[in-house]
Amino acid sequence: MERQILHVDVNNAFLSWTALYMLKNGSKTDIREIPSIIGGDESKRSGIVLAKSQKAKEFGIRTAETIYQARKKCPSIQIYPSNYKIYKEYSNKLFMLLSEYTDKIERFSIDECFLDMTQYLMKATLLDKAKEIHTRVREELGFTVNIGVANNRLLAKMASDFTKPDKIHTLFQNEIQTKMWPLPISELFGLGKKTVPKLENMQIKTIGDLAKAQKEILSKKLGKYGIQLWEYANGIDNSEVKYEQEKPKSIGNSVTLPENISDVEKLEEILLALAEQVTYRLRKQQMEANVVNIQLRNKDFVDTTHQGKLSYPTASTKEIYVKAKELLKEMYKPNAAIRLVGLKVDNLENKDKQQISLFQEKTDEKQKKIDTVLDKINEKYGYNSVTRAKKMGLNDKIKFK
DNA sequence: TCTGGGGTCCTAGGACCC
DNA sequence: TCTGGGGTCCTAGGACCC
Repeated sequence: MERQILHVDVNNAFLSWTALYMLKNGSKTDIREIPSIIGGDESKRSGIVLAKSQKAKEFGIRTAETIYQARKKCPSIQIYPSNYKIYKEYSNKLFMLLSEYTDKIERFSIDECFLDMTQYLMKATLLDKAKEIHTRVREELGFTVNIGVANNRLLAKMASDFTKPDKIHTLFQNEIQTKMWPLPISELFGLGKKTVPKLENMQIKTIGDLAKAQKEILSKKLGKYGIQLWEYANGIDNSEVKYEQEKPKSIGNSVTLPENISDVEKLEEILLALAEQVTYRLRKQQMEANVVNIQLRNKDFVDTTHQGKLSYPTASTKEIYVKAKELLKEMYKPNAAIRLVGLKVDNLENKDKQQISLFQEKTDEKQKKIDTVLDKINEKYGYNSVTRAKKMGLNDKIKFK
C-alpha cells in the first residue's frame, strides 16, 4: 500500500515562538511584524543569526550569518536572545496537537515532524488532513506551519520547503518533474555546499539533471552518497517514519570561550563543567558511555578531535572527566590558542545490560551516589547550582546553557 | 569571517589477527 | 624480502542536517 506522509515545518520557529511568548507576557509589539532576529551573543563570540522575521528576510538577512552582517544590512534590526525552554514548550504543544492525527509521528527536530497517516485516512484524503492541521495550528496555537504532502518522507520534506510561510504543498509522483526537477541541486535535501561545485563541474545543475545523470558515474565520484542523491532526485525514499523514540547514539556539549585560552589548567576547568553537563544528560537517559571524545577549535577555526576508549562503560562524572583530561594532555599543542572546547560521549549503551568488568572497582559506588545527589539538587534548583570546588568562580565568566 | 551548538552517518587509513 | 589477502576494530576528519 502506498504510504501517506505529511511533513510539518514551523515557519521561523524560534522567532514566532519568541513573539508569542512576548505577547503573552505583555509585549505591545509582535516581533513577527518588524525586522527582527533571534541571535547569539556577540560579546560571547557566538553572534550568529538563528532565526529571522519575514521583514528581516526582505533586507537580505540570512540564517547563520553574523549579527554584524545582519546589522549592516538593516541597522534598525531588533535582536532577541534564544531560549530553548520556550521553544520546547511550543514544540510540545505542536506535537500534542499532531498526536491527535496519528501515533506514527517522528520528531525530526524541535520544529519539524513527519506524520505517517497511512492507517488513519478513511474517507478523507491526505490533503484534507493537511488543511485541517494547518488551520488548527494557526487558530489554536497561534503560529503558522508549512506542510508537505507526499508518499514518502523525502518528498514530503521537499514539498514543505517550496514556498513559505503558511503554505501547503503536495509532491506526488506525477509532480516530481514539474515541481522538483527545475530546482537547483542545492535545494535537494542532503546535498550541501561542498557537493554543489562537484556536481556543477559535471554539468549537473538542477535536480532534474541529477535525476537523469548516470547512477554509475555518480557512484564512482561520490560513492554510496552519490547513489543516495540520485535516488532522492528521482523521488525514491523507502525510509520509515521513526515514531518510536530512539536512544541517542552520542551526547555532547561544547562551548565557545569568551576569549582564547592557552592554559591547560583553564581548559581542564572547562572540561569539568562540560563533563558535568554531559554525564548528567547521560544518566538521565539511563545510559553509559564507552568512548570519550574531545574537540578543540583553535583561533584559526581549525578543529581537531581526539577520542579514547574507557576500560568499562560508565556515566560517572569523575571517570569521564579523568579520561577527558588525559585526552586533552595527549592532543594539546603547547601555546595553541583555543577558541572552543567540546566533550562528547560515544558508543553508548543502556545501563541495565552492562556487565561488570574485571577492571571495574566497587569504589565507583560512592561516586555514583555523589552524582545522583548532585543531579537531584540540580534538578530542583536549576543547572549549575552545584559546583565542584575546582569549578568555582568559572561560571561567572562562562555561561553554560 | 566580527564565523553556534547539537546531532547522524560515512570514509580512509592504520593496527592487528589469522 | 622484489613482503598475501581478508576481516575487524579503532580513530580522525568530513559532510550534512536543524
